[in-house]
Amino acid sequence: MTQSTLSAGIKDLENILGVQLFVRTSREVYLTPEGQVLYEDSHKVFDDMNQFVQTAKTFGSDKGGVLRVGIIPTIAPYFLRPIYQALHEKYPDMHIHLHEDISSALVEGLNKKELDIAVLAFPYPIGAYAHDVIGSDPLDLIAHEDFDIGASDKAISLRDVENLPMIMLADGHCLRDHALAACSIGEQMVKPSYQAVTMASLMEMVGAGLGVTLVPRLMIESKNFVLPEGVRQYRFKAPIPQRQIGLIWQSAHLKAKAMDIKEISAQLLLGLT
Amino acid sequence: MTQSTLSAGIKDLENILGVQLFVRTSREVYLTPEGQVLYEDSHKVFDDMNQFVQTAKTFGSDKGGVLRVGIIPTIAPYFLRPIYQALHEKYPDMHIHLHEDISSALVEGLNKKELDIAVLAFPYPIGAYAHDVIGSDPLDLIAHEDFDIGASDKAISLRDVENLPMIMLADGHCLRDHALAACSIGEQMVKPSYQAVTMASLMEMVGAGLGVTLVPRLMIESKNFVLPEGVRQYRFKAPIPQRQIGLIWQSAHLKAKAMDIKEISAQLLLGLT
DNA sequence: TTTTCCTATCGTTTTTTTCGATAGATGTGC
DNA sequence: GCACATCTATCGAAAAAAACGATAGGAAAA
Repeated sequence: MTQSTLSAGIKDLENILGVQLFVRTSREVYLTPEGQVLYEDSHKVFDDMNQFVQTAKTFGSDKGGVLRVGIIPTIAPYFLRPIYQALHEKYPDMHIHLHEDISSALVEGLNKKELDIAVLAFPYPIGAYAHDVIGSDPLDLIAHEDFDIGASDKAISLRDVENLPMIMLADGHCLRDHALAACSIGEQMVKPSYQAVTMASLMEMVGAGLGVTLVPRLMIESKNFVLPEGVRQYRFKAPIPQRQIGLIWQSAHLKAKAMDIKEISAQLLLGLT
Repeated sequence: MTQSTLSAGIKDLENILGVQLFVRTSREVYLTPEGQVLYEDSHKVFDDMNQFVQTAKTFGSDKGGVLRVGIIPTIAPYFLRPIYQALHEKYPDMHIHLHEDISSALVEGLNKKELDIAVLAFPYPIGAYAHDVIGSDPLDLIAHEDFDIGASDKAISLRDVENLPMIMLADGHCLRDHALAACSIGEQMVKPSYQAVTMASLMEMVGAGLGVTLVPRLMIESKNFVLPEGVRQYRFKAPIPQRQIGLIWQSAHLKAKAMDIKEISAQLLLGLT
């Protein structure tokens, strides 16, 4: 770059910014106070840019990239870690983003190309997406002992719950639909006055004796789960109500990154007894 | 911008960054996972740039700008606020930067055009810079009562201190030179084993009875100052040892910003009784 | 099968950037 | 006081880069 180019460039910059950056005499040139402060400030912009390019390069490398995984709230707490670990182990250079939302939002996320993989419970209408079931999750009945259904260790039948007051997760949570479908009972049986948005509050309601509910065994057997005082768990005899846990995904991106989601789901299948 | 230009631009960007940003089919175009993350990341860079330009515009406005003021450590704690307030009141849109350092560093800062104004104590060799004295600061003797010089309210003469063990600030602090010059005593009288870098530790040494020292009255009369236990203050009778407090400045920048430093120093002169 | 709706490519035109030469201004040394 | 060194600013010419318009090609929709 020649002197004239540099000179004109600085002048242009000064005009654009509206500040004099340099003091020019015929003998010496130095930064104005404003110029000096702005010079130091400018490093921040350059640092950010370099950071940005650096990130891009990582993404562009052979194995690097971004994987956006969505999980529904009734699976996430109990299955998030094995999923993350399996993915991270197989693709250690991938940046894995996790999103928790209800099934409809996850499918919408896939449609809008904002998600690559969704972990949800079947049956669920997923359209044309590829999918893999990685295991079954039986639903058990949870009831306060006051309801006097019988001993905890005795399997019950679906007919036993027909007249019990059902509490459910709010509309939109697929567990609600699965429970309803499994019991062959209609919406009219559900107590509308009690609707939880999280499993934790659902459990509290059951603990308070407000009603009974169906919960995934995945949850009951998780390490952090404790059955509230006075609440009993009942397993069903065949036909056992259950939901299927599976993955659906956007094939285009995974193919581009040479990722084989089938391997991942096979591995998860083994992990889920 | 036409489609071909945009298309080529995106392709170039992808090659530069080494990442595929868009998935292109013959029917639709959407961001890859990496593209989406990078798109969000890019906002940070733009935000910083806008911030930068915004700052520049502020600096460029009529009254805006940057003023870098240096103050020596033996003045700063007692005079920083009135100086800042006087400047801020007169030039409210200015960004005032304060630096604390010894006289030599401040003059060097002016030479390197990294400072606009320096507040220091005279006499001091400042070369060709313009300067203004804004007041005198008498030096008083501080000594532990064990030294038995007399009552605190009785003025002493310079001869009384000739044989007392002097403690001083470390080399480089102008107060050291002023005290030495004022007492007409040489380096040999100063106890080399005790040299403080701050006035606070100097006071502690005097409080411990390790020696006596000369301190600026500015300091003694400051609100936050308390004389340590057992330490007495003595004023001198004429000729009173003292230092002059004044400003030196870079005229070029102040003229460019139409700042009149004389007005400031006149105002400060009134504030200093 | 035709139409529609995209992207990619290519040669041309337009705009921007860079260059080299030169003028002007100012302090330095003889 | 005069030539010289050392800096910036300016200008027209040359080079580089960007934008354009037209067109080809591919895949889903009609």
